Amino acid sequence: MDRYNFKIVENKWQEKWQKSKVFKAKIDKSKKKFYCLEMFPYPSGKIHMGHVRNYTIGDVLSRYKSLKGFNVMHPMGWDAFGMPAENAARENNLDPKEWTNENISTMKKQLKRLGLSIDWDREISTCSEEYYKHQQLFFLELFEKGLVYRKENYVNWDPVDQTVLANEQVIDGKGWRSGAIVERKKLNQWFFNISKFSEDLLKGLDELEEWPNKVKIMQKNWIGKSFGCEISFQTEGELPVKEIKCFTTRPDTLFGFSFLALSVDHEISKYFSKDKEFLKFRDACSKTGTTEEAIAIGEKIGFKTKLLAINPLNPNQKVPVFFANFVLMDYGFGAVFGCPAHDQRDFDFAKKYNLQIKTVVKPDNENDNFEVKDKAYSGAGVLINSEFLNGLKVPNDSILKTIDILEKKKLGKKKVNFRLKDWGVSRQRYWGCPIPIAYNENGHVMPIPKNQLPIKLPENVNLNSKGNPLDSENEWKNIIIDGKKCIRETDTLDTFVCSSWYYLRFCSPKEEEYGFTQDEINYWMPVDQYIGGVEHAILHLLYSRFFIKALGFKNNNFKFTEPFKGLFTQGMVCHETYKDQNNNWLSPEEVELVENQYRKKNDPTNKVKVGPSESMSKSKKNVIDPEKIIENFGADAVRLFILSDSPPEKDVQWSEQGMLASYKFIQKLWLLNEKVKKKIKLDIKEIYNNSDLEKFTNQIINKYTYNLENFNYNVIIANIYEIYNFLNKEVDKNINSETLKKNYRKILILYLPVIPHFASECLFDLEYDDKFDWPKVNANFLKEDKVDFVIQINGKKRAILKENKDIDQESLLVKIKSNKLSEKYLKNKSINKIIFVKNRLINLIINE
RNA sequence: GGGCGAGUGGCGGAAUUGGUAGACGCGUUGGUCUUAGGAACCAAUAGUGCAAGCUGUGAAGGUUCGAGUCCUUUCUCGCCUACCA
Repeated sequence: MDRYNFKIVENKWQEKWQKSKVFKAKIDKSKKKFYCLEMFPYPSGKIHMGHVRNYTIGDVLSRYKSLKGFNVMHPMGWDAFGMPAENAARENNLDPKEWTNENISTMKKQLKRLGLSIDWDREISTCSEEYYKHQQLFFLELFEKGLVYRKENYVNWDPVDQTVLANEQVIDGKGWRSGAIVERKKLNQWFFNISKFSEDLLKGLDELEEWPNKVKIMQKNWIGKSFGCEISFQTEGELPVKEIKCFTTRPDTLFGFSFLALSVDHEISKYFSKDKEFLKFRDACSKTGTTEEAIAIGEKIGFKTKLLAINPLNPNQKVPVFFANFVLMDYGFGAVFGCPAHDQRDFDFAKKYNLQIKTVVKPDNENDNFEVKDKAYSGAGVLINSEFLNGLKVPNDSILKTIDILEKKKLGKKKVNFRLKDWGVSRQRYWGCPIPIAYNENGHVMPIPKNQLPIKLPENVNLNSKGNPLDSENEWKNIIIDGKKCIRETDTLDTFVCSSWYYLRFCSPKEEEYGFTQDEINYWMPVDQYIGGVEHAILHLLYSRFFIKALGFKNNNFKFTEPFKGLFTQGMVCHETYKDQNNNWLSPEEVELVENQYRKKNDPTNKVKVGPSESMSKSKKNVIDPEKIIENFGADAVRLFILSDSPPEKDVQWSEQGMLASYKFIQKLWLLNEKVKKKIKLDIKEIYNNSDLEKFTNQIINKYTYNLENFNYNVIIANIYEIYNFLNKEVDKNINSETLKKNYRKILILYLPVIPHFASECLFDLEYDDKFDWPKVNANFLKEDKVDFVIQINGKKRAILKENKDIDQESLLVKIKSNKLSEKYLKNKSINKIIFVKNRLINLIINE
């Protein structure tokens, strides 16, 4: 028999699918919709294994839901703006647009080769005018709603990329892309007022039942809601400062107050702008504040001012005011009230500067003389040494009661504080969406009239100019609005803006007037299943959620409040790492295994050091190119393997042996298919021995469907192997041909989501048809007449008896007593207790 | 420092509700066929014992007739986050 030729078969079906547009999604209100979306790729050049895994998972789901009768939309697009294009273009003297579009066409071909069930008619690219013109309109709309504003503030400046980074893009004080140490710089920036929705974004998490808890917790922490109190501390001293505001979650510890600490950026710092000692201190802060070691050591340093702050609950107490490196300007009011006894950070600071450490909370099991010694005590207990607050239960009573008192005395008020900051969207780059704003000669903001959109990016710009290339595009920059000379905003939008609404665009990809139509988004949205990497757990997902709230703000037409109903975060694809004797990274292709010894190919004396398996990355050279693998083994085999070895939410190890095994398995399935076909042709009429097959088929449909619904994709692959193992033996028996055909057809449909080309080919062979429904379980065949009963004696398994289903305890006991078991374990013993679980087990408790 | 998650054979991993631990695959071992095989097929494969059996899901306790699964303590690893007042 011929071997299975995946090249011919896969090509045939891919062409067929393309021609017949089977994956084209149309609104059909009579059917339940299912919107399946994977995070769209950045067109960096070629697809990598992470894409293969991501899109295979989504494809399995999409195909399964279609077979289940859902009206599925499964689109694909390109997150096409961004710095790599600009950098690559500069290095190779190209146009970023050309570079991007070439990459898109390469990657699109590669994705098609995987046999994905994508509606390519909905393809979008964020760098196309047709896309970003709508984004510019959204910007103006949000501007009108007051959700976009401009302010000057300190920004994270990446000196290598010459651009501003969002807080989230600064990792350990370094730029997330360049790795350069981030500097502080004051700039005028555009902001989205995401913090306005802090409460909504937090509450909305509760309704996201199909999101991983982990991601919800991450977002919750990021939004960082805390309940406390705003206190105005009166001050005394040589400066014209009368009061300082602080936010605290622990107003109840006010009697333990021993210092007040300010951020070096606090407005009071303006009185120190000529103080050399202060400036030196501020420098030291900005240097130590960001490095990893500094944070790890956590050394606290301060600069003492001559100001004194007065304790609002005890006006006789006056404590020093410091500037301190650990106080952040963008949280609370940039000022902290210090209570060393009950906050470790304050404790460290007080120790260093010899400040008073007064205990005001004692744990419940201590007496009133309790004193904090080596470590701050931040636990629960009772207030002490706090005059009229003494005896209050910490934390709940004490905090509420203290706030009450402060409010009555007009010294403070209840306050909820959020950690979430507004989203700075300005980027000093060329390859992004232009911001539809201009400035007149007085520097006033002039929104570009909507009828002048889109603002197209100028072409043929000089990318080698320093900073933002758009700054030097004078012709593009200078425009006339209402007959007046204006200058365009040259910043472009953060690319996270593009990805915050692309899922809406897929609903109306060709709509010209607006980014989408109400009708279409209200049919397709929300995305039923969103699939992607956990690295986007905070930024992208939070921004997208914000976008829905912002677009829906003062607009009641949206029938949904969250963009992504279900979220699945898949793990990474890993591979061992290799280094040669000179410590150079080697790719798997450069390494061979000879007699249990890894060595460099063509260089047998060069032993290779095998490192741990890590996520595939170009820098460590542990990458496997999907294109070559698909060419060697076929799309189906790759899909099979990428799902088989680990649960999809966990990391998976790429294994050459595993890949080969999947390839061979497809061959085996093909041989089995030939065998089954032959058997069916024999036209056997006998009814002999069919129930096993029917039983098995129904049981496996049951299991398989359960596993599919629960994302146990590695287990469905195991189920496919089980099917093979069973059927390969079963088919040798004398099976009624009709029965065989009927059941085999159901089984092939089970294969369709995972190995669609192979399964389509076999099904077509069997039926000359390509319309299928997901097989239903016939419960009659799930019924077993015999069941394996576990016989336990004193809780230990002693035997398994095959007995009639639904047998009762008494009858089972009779069976056991007539069994040799009885002789061995029950002779001369009395049974004290019997635990009987129907159709499962019986446990006999006897005297030893 | 805080949060989350995970520890099951040589390896990746199964085990819907507490009810036969180790499905399925890789690897390994033995065999068949082959000029040969990194091919195919058959068989074995948690440990220990000739065997009946005993021991086994990171460790120690607990609840239960019964625990990989629930509770407490603890160890190890991974991921995220970080001076958030």
